[in-house]
Amino acid sequence: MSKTAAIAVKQLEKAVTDAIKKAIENGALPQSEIPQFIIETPADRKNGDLATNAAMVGARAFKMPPFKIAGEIKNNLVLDNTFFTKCEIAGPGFINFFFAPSYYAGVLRDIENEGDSYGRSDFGKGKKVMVEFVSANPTGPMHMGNARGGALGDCLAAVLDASGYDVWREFYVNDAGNQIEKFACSLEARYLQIYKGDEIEFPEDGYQGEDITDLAKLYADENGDSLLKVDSETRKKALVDFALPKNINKMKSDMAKYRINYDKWFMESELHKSGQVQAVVDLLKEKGLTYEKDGALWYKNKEVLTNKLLAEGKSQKYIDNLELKDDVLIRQNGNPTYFTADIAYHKNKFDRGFETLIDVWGADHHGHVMRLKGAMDAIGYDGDSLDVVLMQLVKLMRNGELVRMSKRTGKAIQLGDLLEEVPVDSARFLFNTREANTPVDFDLDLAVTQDNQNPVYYVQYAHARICSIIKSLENDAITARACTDAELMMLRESEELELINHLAAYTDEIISAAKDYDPTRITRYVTQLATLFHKFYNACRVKGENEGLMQARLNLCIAVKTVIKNVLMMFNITCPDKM
RNA sequence: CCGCCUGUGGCGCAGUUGGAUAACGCAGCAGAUUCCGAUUCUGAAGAACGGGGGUUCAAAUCCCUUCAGGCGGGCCA
Repeated sequence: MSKTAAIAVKQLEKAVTDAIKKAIENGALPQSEIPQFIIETPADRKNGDLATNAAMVGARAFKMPPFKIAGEIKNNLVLDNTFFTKCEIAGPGFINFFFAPSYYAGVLRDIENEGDSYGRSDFGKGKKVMVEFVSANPTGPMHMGNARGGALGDCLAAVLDASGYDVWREFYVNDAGNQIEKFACSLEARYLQIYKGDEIEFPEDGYQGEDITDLAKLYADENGDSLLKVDSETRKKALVDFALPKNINKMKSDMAKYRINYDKWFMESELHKSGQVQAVVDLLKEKGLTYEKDGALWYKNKEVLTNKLLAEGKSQKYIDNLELKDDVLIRQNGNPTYFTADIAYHKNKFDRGFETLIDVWGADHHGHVMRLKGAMDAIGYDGDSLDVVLMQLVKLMRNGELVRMSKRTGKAIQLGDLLEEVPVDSARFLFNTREANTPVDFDLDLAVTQDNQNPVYYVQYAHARICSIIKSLENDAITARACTDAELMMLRESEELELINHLAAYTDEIISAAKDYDPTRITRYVTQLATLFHKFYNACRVKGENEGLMQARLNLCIAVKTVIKNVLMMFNITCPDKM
């Protein structure tokens, strides 16, 4: 909330507390502790601008009906020198408060003073947070799920940043391990097929996408058949060394196009090379959490999680039902599993000083969450400082029909394709209209439309409209100037006040989004802001009113413009002055 | 079988640390618009929150149960 709004809430807390104390002193209420009440914004503005449930939560303590308690509080309430004019008792015992004109003027002043930084707060107190998102496999092109993860992760990071966290964006590149081996075998088969045709069998679990064939062809075009003569290992290495950087660069350029700037692209191979993976294995061994079986090294996941869940108060039956299993750390063939590398990676993150780790994952990985957190606990870190945002699937729709995407057929809709078809503004905004945990049907037709059906367009339009209004007034030699409090207090139409209230809520909205790891509330917020602005402009005249009121309204327009712009800039969405 | 997620007007979706007449958009109906750019606004109609049971002064929100859909339960990631 704006500074003014924050002050208003504090004033109210104090006033209500004082009133209760006073009522106890003069005997209107029985002796008791002051109940824990809250100050909230009622859903319906008819119920005041702020309200408290103090009377209701006090019902038990005071052994009186809420309505009566509310009456006593009201009788002893002093609102002099606050941002409030009056209060009313309503419903089951709510006490509703109404803002004074000075409040609204204060909000507009806050926005004017803070400008670009209006909305930012120090809620996060500079705490170091890492948001790791997308982290697609470099074995093939990125898909729609990555598109959603990108928009969600980047905007989540933005919201945390605006809330005063020290945010770091990271992409984990799985450039090692099993899937790279699969990648290598796939490339090798495609390469050999160029020269030997179909007598070369393609590995059953290989990557079937056209991109693999293309990469093999590209290698052949540039380097010929020299790899026919060398042994398989050498051949695969040459192909991977050729193809992998190409894929990684493509991911980097796609992300850049998508306006996502990572602080770091972290290579999994570094973890292996530097011995960090081995170190984690050794650490787990030391803790007695491993054993050997069937030639593999296992991690006692079941034991760790059972203890953790029991400590959390889960029943033995619940735990039994989960059928927890142990996990392999080192395969029979001597290679560490993805899980092992992941433990090492998250340990590395903590060791770099991040206090909170946020991972954005596809929901199909949810089975991995608990065991990774458990493993972090097991090696002496706080698993609860690792938060995983799970993201449901994206379905691509065109003309109301599902657009199939399948990596296998090679005809998949890729992130690159999407960005060619859909404006980045649209993609970033639309993917942030649905919470991570709900499946999305991404409407391609909607995403490319340039009309009010497309929310990003609607919001941008509101901003452009304000710019246009300002310009039009300038043509009439009217320029915005700072207003006096008295002038700002001339704003008292309901459309004006509602609009200002919404402006005042911006900072809090960002903080809530940060707390919930849910940037999607901000797109809703700004859409609502655009609507409220249109309503205001429809109901109130700017030009032609007396000078003071005109200036006050012009100032209101500018405040709205500031906030819309701040939202769009925060999300890296363009904010055109005219459209 | 077990676990996680989802289920709100014709459609799309908010609201879920319990609270006051369940919010909004779209399509549809009826209107408005002497400041900018009709890519705007207003009004009426439409859901009792998948079903059932329970806790509570108060439940879309919590508990139990049931139905439907998605995902998961690899020496895949």
